[in-house]
Amino acid sequence: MPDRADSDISALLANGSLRLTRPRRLIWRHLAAAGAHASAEGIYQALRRGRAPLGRATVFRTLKLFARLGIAASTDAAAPRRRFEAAAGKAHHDHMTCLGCGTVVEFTSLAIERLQEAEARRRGFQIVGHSLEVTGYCPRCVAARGRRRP
Amino acid sequence: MPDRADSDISALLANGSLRLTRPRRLIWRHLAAAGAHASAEGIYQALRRGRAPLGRATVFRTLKLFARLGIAASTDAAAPRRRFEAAAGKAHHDHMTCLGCGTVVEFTSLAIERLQEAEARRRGFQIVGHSLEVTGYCPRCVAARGRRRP
DNA sequence: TTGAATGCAAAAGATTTGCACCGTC
DNA sequence: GACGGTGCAAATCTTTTGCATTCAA
Repeated sequence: MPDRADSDISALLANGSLRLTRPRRLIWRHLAAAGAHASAEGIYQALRRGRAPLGRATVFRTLKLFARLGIAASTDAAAPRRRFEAAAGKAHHDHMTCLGCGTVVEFTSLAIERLQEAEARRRGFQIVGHSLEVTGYCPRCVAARGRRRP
Repeated sequence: MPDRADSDISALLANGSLRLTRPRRLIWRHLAAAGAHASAEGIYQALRRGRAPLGRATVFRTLKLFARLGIAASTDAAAPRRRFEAAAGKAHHDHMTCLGCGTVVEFTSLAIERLQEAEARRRGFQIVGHSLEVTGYCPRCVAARGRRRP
């Protein structure tokens, strides 16, 4: 399993002027093993006491890098602050955020909304609101990436 | 329009020992008008120069209150910090977060995933990852609320 | 070798809290 | 009039940045 994980990351890093360092390897493995619940602080705490003490700043920088490379995704990629919405009624829109240029495209899907409701109902969960953030690359950045690395 | 908004909020606040104050009314209206893009800081900046100067702390406290009451929802309700996940392959799970007790229920929906992809494809958007956070009340808290406030 | 990456500590940004005063019920 | 809410400022928590040092390529 370290094998595949390493090849994943090294293949991506090797494509630029980026370097495959020990902290990056450690953080990547941790991320791959941790599922969706990894926070910068959590990773830092988990790794600092190992035999490879590493800095908090490195964890933040590395996670951000991974997100930019597209090998990791973060909750709420676009917003530095928390956002709120009135939950009473009102049609709601979801977001696609470009990891390359930061563009946010809004969209709505009644079908997705209905499926959410179905999932919630199945669990006796009463929905108040939801936030769907799709991260990826917009057409322009997809093209740019294709050109940059053939 | 102020009518309906006010009745929404006063009905909810009246249910406890909570009071309907000017800042709360203002924040609620702003929230209702702003769609999903309202941040605490944004609301503060928008309202501070009106004829009802209000404190930053009040905005934060009020938004938190609204979320607890279920009349507003926030992105990433559960997590104070940003969370990351490895995006390479790996089935991904979504979250339902209870505004009452903080419980997080994970779920996956292939159908929702497919719809996201369809929406993305339609826009030439290349998906890297996504984060779907449904907020609401779990069965236990729904029951508790029915009985009266938690 | 050499520029990229790291670690530390300081800075910046976001949110919470303590406390005296104010306003709704 | 009582008690919850507000505002301010200080405290806390999260994330970013400057800079000298270290290290992968």
